[in-house]
Amino acid sequence: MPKNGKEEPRPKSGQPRNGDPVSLKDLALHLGLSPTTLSLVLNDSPQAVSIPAETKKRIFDGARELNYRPNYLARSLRVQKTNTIGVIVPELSDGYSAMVLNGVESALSTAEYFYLTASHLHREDLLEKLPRVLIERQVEGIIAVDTPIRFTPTLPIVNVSGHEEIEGVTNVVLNHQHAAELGIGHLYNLGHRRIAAIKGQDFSSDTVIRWQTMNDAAKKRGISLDPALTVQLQGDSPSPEIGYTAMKSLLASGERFTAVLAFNDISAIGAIRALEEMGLRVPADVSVLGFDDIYAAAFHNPALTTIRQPLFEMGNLAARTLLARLSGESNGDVPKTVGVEPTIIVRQSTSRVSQT
Amino acid sequence: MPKNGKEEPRPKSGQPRNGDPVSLKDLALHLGLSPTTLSLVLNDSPQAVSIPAETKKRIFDGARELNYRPNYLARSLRVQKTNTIGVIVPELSDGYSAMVLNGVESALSTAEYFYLTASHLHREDLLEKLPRVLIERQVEGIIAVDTPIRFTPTLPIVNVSGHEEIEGVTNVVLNHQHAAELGIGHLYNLGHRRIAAIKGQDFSSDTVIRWQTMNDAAKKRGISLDPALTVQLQGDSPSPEIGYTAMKSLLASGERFTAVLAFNDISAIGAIRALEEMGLRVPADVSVLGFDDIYAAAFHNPALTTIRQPLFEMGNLAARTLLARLSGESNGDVPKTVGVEPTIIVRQSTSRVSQT
DNA sequence: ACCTTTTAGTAAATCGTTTTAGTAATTTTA
DNA sequence: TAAAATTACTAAAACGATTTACTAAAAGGT
Repeated sequence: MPKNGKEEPRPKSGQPRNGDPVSLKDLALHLGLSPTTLSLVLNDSPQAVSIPAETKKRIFDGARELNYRPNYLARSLRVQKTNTIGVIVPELSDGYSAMVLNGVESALSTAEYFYLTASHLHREDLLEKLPRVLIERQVEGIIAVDTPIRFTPTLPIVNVSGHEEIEGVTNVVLNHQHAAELGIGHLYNLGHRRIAAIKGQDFSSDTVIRWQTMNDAAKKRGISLDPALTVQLQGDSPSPEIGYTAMKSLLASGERFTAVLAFNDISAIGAIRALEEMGLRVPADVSVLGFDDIYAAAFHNPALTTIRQPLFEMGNLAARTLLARLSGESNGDVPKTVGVEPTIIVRQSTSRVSQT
Repeated sequence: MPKNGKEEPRPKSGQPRNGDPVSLKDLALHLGLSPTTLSLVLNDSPQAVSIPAETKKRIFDGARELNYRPNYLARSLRVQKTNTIGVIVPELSDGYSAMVLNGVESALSTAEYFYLTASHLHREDLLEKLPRVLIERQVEGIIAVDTPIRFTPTLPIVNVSGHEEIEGVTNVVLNHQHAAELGIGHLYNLGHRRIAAIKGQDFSSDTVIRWQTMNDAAKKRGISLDPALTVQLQGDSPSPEIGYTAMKSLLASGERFTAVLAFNDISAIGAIRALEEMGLRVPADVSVLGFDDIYAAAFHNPALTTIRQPLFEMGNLAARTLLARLSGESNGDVPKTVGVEPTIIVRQSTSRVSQT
C-alpha cells in the first residue's frame, strides 16, 4: 500500500506510465538533504571533498533509485552554456549535406555537443529566419553548409564551402585551384580539347569559384571552355534528373565535344544517361568527369572518374574549428579559411580521345 | 560620446562585436516598464488588452531597437515545453536515414518544432545512452529510425521500420507482405524460378520480416528461396561495396540462378557490378531487383527495377504521428502501427528469363 | 457623492538547476 | 584551553523568461 499522498495519477496523453520526472528538490527531500549538497556531489564539484563517502553513496543510490535525470534546460540556463550548435543546410537528402553532417556529428559527439538541424531549401525567408531562431534557442555557434550568410554574425559561424569574407565567419573550403588543375589536367592529358561543361546552379556556393578555376586551368593549357559547350543545372532536385536535362539541351544544340566536366557526380550520372540515349558511348565517344566522389560513383556503370572532395573531413573540420573557437583555445582569433585538398580518382568514365 | 557606464567591452573569444545579448529585464529597464508588461505585450497575452496601443508600439520598437531575442531556454523551462524532439538514426550518410529525416523535418518545421539528431552506429552503448541524454535535454518525444529500442519509454516514441511491440512505441511500417508479393510476383511472372537473395544485415530492422514475407510469397507460388542461393550483407558500410562482396561470394559457390532479390538498391548496385565482372549481363542473364528506390536507382546502368519504399513519407508520417500524440489530439491512445504501401517500379534491371 | 468597473500597469513566485556565502559542530593547533 | 581550521552541510541568489495575484488611478454608473 503506497503511502505518499502526492501521487495523483496525472493522465497526460500519449505518455506511457511512470509519473512526472523527479527533480533535484524531490530527490533532496527524499534523502533529507539539501539540493545544494546533491548538486555538489552529483557534479563532483571541488567543494564536495568535505562530504563523506557514505553520504555520497546515499546520494548516488538515491539518484539511481528515483531515476533522477538532471534537467538540461535548467542547467544550461544557470551555467550559460548549452553544448548545442545549429547546423543549416540547403536540404538533407542531397547526399552532400548528409556526408558533411556525418563528419560534423562525429566531431561533436566526442565533445558531448548536440546539434539542431535546419534546412533552408534555398528560400530567402528561411535564410534570414533560421539563424535567428537557432540563436533564440541558445546555440553556441552555427555551421552553415553550402549556404549563403544573410545575417550579421553575433556568434561564431563556420561555413562549409562558403566563399564570402565575412567578419566572424570561418570558411571551410576545398582547394579549388588544385581541383581544377587535376580535372582539366586529366582531360587535357587524355587529348581532350573540346570540353563541355555543366555549371552548378546559381545558388550553389561553389558554382562561381569552380567555373573560374576551371577556366583558368584551361587557359593555362591554351584551351578554353567554350560558352557554346556550357550548360547550367536548373532546379534544386537532388536527383540526376537535372544533369540529364542539362545534357539533353546541350546535345540538342548539335555542338561536338569529346569530354564533359560535370558539376558533381549526381549530374554526371544524369549526363551519362542522356549521352547514351543519343547513342554516344562513355567513355569511348565522350569522357565524363564527375565531382565529389559519392558512394555511388565507384559503382556506377561506367564507374565514374571524379574529383574527390573530402566531405566527411570538411564537416569534421568545420565542427572542430567551431569547437576550438567556442572553447577559446584559438584565443580569440577567427581563421578566415581552413582548406582541404581534392584528389582525382580515375575510373572508367574517362579515356583517351578517340583517334578518328 | 556614449554615456552608459555599463559598457565594458567584454573580450569574449571568437565572438564578433556586439555586446552581450539583451534580456527582458534589460529591455524593461530601458523602457521604464516592468518585465511583466513586456512579456504580456510581446506574447500577445489576453491580459494585454488593457495596455494602450501606444505603449505596445513603444515595446515593439524597443525590442527591435535593442535587438531583443527571448531566451528559449528560460521560456521552455518556465512553460515546461521545449518544442524539440530527438531523432535517433543508425548513421547519417546512408541515404535511407537522410530521406526519412527529410520527411521528419518537413513535418516538424510547419509545427515550429526542432530536432536533435544522434547516430548510434549500431553500438550497444549508444543505443542505451542516446535516449537518456536526449531525455535530459527535455525532448518531448523521440523518433527512432531503423533502430532497436533498448530502453523503457518514458515519453512518446515513434519507430520508423520498427517491428517490436513495445508499450508507448508507435511503429511506422511498410506493408512488407505487399512488397514481397510485388517483388516475388514480378520475378515469377517473368519466368524466374531459381531466385538468389541478398539478406540484410542482422542489425537492420527489416531483415527478418522481409525474409519471411519474401519466403511466404515464394511458397505461395510453389517455389522457394533456396538457402544455397542466399547470402547476407556483412558490415555496416553505406556503400555498394558490401553488396558486391556478397554477390562475389555467392558466385564463387558456382550455384546457378536467374534472378537476384537484393535487400536494397545500394546492395543491388554492388551486386550488378559483381555479376558483370563475371561476364553475366543484367538483365539478359540475370535479373536484379532492388528495394527502396533511391535517387540513383533510376539513373543506374541498367536502371534498377525496384520496390519503392516511400521514405520521405514515412519520416513525415512518423513526425505527424508523434506531434499528434504530443498535442494530445489523439487523446491518449497510442497507435501500435501506422502503415505505408510499397509500389514496384519496373525499369531495366529485370527481364523475362532467357529461353535457352 | 459614493460605489463599481476599467485601465494600466507591477511585485513576486515559479520552472530546475548551480553557485556563493554562510553556519554550526567538531577537530586540530598553539 | 582558547583560537584556528576543518567537516558537513544549508539558505538564498542567481539564470531569463512566464504567470498569478495584486494595486493605484481614472472613468462610469446611479
